[in-house]
Amino acid sequence: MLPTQSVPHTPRQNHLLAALSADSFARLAVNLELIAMPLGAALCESGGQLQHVYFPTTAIVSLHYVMEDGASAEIAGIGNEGVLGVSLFMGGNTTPSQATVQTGGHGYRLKAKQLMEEFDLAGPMMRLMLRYTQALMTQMSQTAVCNRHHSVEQQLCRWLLLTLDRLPSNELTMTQELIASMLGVRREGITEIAGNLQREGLISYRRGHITVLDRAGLESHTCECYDVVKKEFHRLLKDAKAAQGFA
Amino acid sequence: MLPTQSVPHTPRQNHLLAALSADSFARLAVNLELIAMPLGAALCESGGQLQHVYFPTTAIVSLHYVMEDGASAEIAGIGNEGVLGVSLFMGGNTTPSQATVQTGGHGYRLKAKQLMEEFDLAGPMMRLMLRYTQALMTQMSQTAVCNRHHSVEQQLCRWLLLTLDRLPSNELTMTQELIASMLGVRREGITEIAGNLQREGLISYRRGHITVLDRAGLESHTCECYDVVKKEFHRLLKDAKAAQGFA
DNA sequence: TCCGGTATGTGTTGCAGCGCACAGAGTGGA
DNA sequence: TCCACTCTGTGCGCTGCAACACATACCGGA
Repeated sequence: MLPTQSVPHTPRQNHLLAALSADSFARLAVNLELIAMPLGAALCESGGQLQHVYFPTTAIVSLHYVMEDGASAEIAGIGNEGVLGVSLFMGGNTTPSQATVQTGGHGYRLKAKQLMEEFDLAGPMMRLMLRYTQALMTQMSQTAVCNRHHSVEQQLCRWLLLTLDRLPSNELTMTQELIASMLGVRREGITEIAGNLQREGLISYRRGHITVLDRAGLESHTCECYDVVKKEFHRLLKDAKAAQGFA
Repeated sequence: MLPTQSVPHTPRQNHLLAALSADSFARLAVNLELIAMPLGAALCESGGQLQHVYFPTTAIVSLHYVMEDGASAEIAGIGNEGVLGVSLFMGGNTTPSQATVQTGGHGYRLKAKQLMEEFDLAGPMMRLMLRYTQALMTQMSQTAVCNRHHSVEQQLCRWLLLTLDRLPSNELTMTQELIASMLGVRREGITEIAGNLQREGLISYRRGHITVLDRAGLESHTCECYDVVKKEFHRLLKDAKAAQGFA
């Protein structure tokens, strides 16, 4: 599915692809395939084998684990800062977690084989992917800690902020039900907390749409986890170009 | 600190080192340094830079995150199946989490520079390390999910089993206080649950020592998380030799 | 414009786990 | 041998969140 002319797409909208040097990017670019990533699409079932790695541009993918009883929790999110499918180059091919599209949009994909060819050169693409993977691990760790120690309100704010960071606007299309399943909590809990946040003027929402009005306000309601993840992503990927010998 | 004669040490006690082919291992072996890893030793502060990667043989290292208010939680454990310091070859050099010795023992360490030399060959050592890192990520994910959805009893059993898998005997030297801080829960909660488990004949303990009497019983008290992690480690590392071209 | 399905709001009840306080019991060192 | 310290056991009230049960409001399509 191709984008409309009115919305120009370029692989460089993905920060990882944007961080590649001209020649590294050129090698990959011819193999990048623009694809639509509609809300709810299951990119990878638990234990399923990916055929591609996905570089979201406007879409957001959620990595989550579904338990035997059907309950689930998001482990990490992947937006235009990242890539889905690290298990391919990590050598495991599959993971026990699932990947579904949490916010519809577009992205580029690359055949696993083509990635590995670049990878086997042990070149800049590899170093970049590994750095990103470490950032992803930080996100997972922090999710674990946050689940243990912080209130649902703090976690909701963290999640909103992390999601917002991956979006161009301050509105996200998302039902409370869906958010609840991401955080692995009850929908009613989200309703109550979202109501409070709205009353405080931090957000406004209507049936499936949430608009963040006061970003700083949300940050004051969240826990340190948001900041830890954000800073770590920045630290690991800010000088991605430098890491490739640009500096 | 060198081991006593009565307890022979060999790098091959660490499963990752054991999985290396003879020539890969030979290249590394001369640089491996046997070290004592006493209980409580801080191998890496938050944000601190490791100078070595550590391959535990009899020791167990705990990766945990300490929050601003002092509360903490274990994110993952590292025993003779793994290696501490993946951030070095992942390219990030540091992580926000800390590493301390949870069970005293020994291990081998390798200077970061020497590892990277091997690594830059993009050889079997690299592939093995990446596979292990993926297994570590599974452990982190599952910790997050478990923290969200499962009871302290289930988590305690999971933790006991995962720790036991890294030990030669069925006894672990560990106070309830320490276990509580690992799981990020109250000490009293551990006391109560441990009491129940003892009454049921699954474990027995005395001041700082826990002996597992009925492994299968513990497994029936734990959640699916233990199995997921165990199976994933097995899947990723069982054919470590095959992955290097042995097969 | 209406209608049906879905999203949201609200209350009630129950419980797991927390925070606090303190009592006993083991253990290692002097 | 005794002492001091740490580890373990127990009770209490409190709170955040779950489970369940509805009521209501919204929205998009026929």
